[in-house]
Amino acid sequence: MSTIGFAPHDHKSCVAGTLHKAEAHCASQGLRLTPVRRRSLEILLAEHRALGAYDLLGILAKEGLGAQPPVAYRALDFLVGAGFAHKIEALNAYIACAHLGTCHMPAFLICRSCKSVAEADTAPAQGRLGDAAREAGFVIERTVVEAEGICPQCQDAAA
Amino acid sequence: MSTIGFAPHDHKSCVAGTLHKAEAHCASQGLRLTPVRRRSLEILLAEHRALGAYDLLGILAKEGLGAQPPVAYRALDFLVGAGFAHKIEALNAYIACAHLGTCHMPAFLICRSCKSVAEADTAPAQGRLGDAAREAGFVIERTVVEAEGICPQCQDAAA
DNA sequence: CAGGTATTGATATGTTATAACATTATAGCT
DNA sequence: AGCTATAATGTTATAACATATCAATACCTG
Repeated sequence: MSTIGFAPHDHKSCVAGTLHKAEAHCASQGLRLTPVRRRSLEILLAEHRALGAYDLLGILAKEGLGAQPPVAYRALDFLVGAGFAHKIEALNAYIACAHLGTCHMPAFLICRSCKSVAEADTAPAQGRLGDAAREAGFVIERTVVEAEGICPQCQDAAA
Repeated sequence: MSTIGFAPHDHKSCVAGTLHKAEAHCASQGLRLTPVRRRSLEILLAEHRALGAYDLLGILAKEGLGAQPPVAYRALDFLVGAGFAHKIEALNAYIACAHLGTCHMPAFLICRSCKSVAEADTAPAQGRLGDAAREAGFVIERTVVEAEGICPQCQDAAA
């Protein structure tokens, strides 16, 4: 159960590697990683934290890739649909998927202090939530699992 | 593990009983269940589904209890803070707590067809998410656990 | 290259949420 | 009762998040 996000790592290769995987996935699935979409994914990967749609839009706009909200929302819809990014509902913000290819039904740990977000690959729908759903006869299609709290770094900083 | 929400029940007494419990809780905690707050809770309880802040505001406004957004948001903040209501992040909407007094860290089952919401009293932070957090050294303060899917009634209706 | 589908461009608007500051009510104290 | 600190409400304005709509263009495929 790896929890990517609160540990230092080789960020440059993490970005490049994920972009490469995304390209391969698009090629194999007949999806089109257009310039705006590609650049949006790149930005989310580079930031490595949850970004609001308008934050993304601001960056895209500076680069001449579109200046209206639909540009950002369309790119984000595509990335989320393709599994390259996730929406953090508790923040109304978006983050690149940290486990491209493996993780669906992700769970997030959100630091309220530094705003960093870690993606855990637990499968909550198979745990107690799944039990409760089965018992009630409810069929789960999508889960939102987000925990807000304090990350290790911020705990140390406060101590 | 009761999952209130997808079963018929005596709704009138459920509303009255919960209001009564809320009053008692406020009295014992020195909280003030003012007219707007009380009425907001009543409305959420009566609707028995997630209501947007502006839905609530519309009802309050018709009754002369305030016409501006902050009125609704303040009432909702109070109710959420007191544990009388929860925010459903996936819907940006609010629902009365179905287990007043017992449930913190609730989990929700949201039907995308009929929009009904059931509240399960599983304790997700103690499950796999808690394991992942502990492993990462993350301290959880609040959890958002929501599953979207199809409730039993809507499955039957579709069959 | 014609025709359908996906994508982008652009304008406008809808929805959700909060900042800021003035005013009024309440509770506790003397 | 009168004073004072705090909590709650009234009000205006605006910030932040998201989508509908329609026109124009790019792209695949037969």
